[in-house]
Amino acid sequence: MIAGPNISEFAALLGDPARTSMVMALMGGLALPATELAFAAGVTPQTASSHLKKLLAAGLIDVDKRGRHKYYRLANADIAAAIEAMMQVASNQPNPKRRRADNESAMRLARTCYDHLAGRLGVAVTDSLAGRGYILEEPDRFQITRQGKIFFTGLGVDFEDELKKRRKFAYPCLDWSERRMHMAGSLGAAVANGFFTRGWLKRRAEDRSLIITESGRTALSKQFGINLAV
Amino acid sequence: MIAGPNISEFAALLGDPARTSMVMALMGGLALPATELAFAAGVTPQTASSHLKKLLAAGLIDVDKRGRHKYYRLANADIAAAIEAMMQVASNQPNPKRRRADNESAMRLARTCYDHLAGRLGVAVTDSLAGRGYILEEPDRFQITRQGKIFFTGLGVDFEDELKKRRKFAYPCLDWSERRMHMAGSLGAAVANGFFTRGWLKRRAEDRSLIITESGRTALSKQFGINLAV
DNA sequence: ATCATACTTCGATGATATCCGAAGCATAAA
DNA sequence: TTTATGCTTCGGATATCATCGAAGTATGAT
Repeated sequence: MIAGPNISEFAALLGDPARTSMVMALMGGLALPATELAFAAGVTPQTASSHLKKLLAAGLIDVDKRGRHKYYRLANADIAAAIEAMMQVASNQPNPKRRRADNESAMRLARTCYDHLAGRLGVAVTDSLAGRGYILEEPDRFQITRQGKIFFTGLGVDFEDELKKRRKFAYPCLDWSERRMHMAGSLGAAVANGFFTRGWLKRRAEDRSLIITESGRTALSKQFGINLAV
Repeated sequence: MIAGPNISEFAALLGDPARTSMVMALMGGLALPATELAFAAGVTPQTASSHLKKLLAAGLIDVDKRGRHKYYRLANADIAAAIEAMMQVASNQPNPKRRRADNESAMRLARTCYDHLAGRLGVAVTDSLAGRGYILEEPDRFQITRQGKIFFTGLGVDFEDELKKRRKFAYPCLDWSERRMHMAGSLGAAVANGFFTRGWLKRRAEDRSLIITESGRTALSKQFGINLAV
């Protein structure tokens, strides 16, 4: 038996699609909480927990515990380099469903960040909402103006209902591709949800990038003054 | 779900120890028959056949049918590079299962990586070529100087012919044992080939470590200023 | 104090992959 | 033609693993 360093243990970890998705989500270099990684992988938190435990035990990822959150990140650059090399192989295989560049530009254009909008679209929507005086950005949260309350209610947000939940309502989230703030929290999720139910956006199956439909393009332009170049 | 290129499919293939052993056996660049790969992996021919079929379908290996034998080899250099990168990760992991300490020192001294030289020898040769002004290391490739062109032509490299091939000509490959760059690509392969045909190097049968012959030792010292301690 | 959130452990289930014996096919040697 | 060799397919036993529901711990918010 020829035994290099035990490559197969490392490879087996990345052989599971759920774990691959998690690690890919961490390739940007940001530390992400377990729930978001679960969402990225399309599995329940229990399953994600089991996967993260294995990745952690193998030393592929590290964790920072901050309050009740655990932020996971890639353990070192060698791991990222190995994954890049594997992507190189995979992208040259006879099964190139989608080029990485395409995917990446799509991701930068519009994507979900857990449950709210991110990318250029997320920033643009947040800017537009602020420009129209619906929200006011503060260091830790967005304040919703009276006009904003009317507007969001019209969008289908139930303020009474939302405020019952203990979740943070509307707070700024830093975008890795835009390096700008966009709106997260339950209001951000509600906005994203409103966009989905109106058919303005569709999820791409394979990643977090989003498709802006024709009606979405029209509505964004008319109602928000947003015109995103493709 | 975040899906890079089908990295997990590739990883899953290498996640099985039997397949890993086979691929590692092919890392030396030689084409090997199925039975030998079965032996290397410690499985029966039936099992090996099934594994080889999968590796073949995924495009990781190619096959030459010669009589009743089938000779398998790695499909391309990208695959070897990815495996090297994975070995880099694995060798830094806290996994002290050193089963092959004896072979490992030989591997560290001189070995082939798919089709070019690696280990201390590979790094030393690359350093020597750079020190003599034959090649210039850039982030993504080695540039060949005018003097280098003359030198490599003398070594038997046909530049016109090589450049016709689609393969990358000369690029830096990170070595898992030395953590230094060495020269890969078709030029790296040509150099290794020149060393073999001159009788400076011999392949060891059981792995991809190399024996430096007496004439090789002399030639390396005189022509490249390389003196590797055993 | 009370509730919500973030994450974990445990247990059961179902899906999948490895593995080898038996048998078959193809080529080469006798 | 007969026999041996290299390799493959088939079938079924076994083992492993991902997955999620249920239930638990810990932290934070109110």
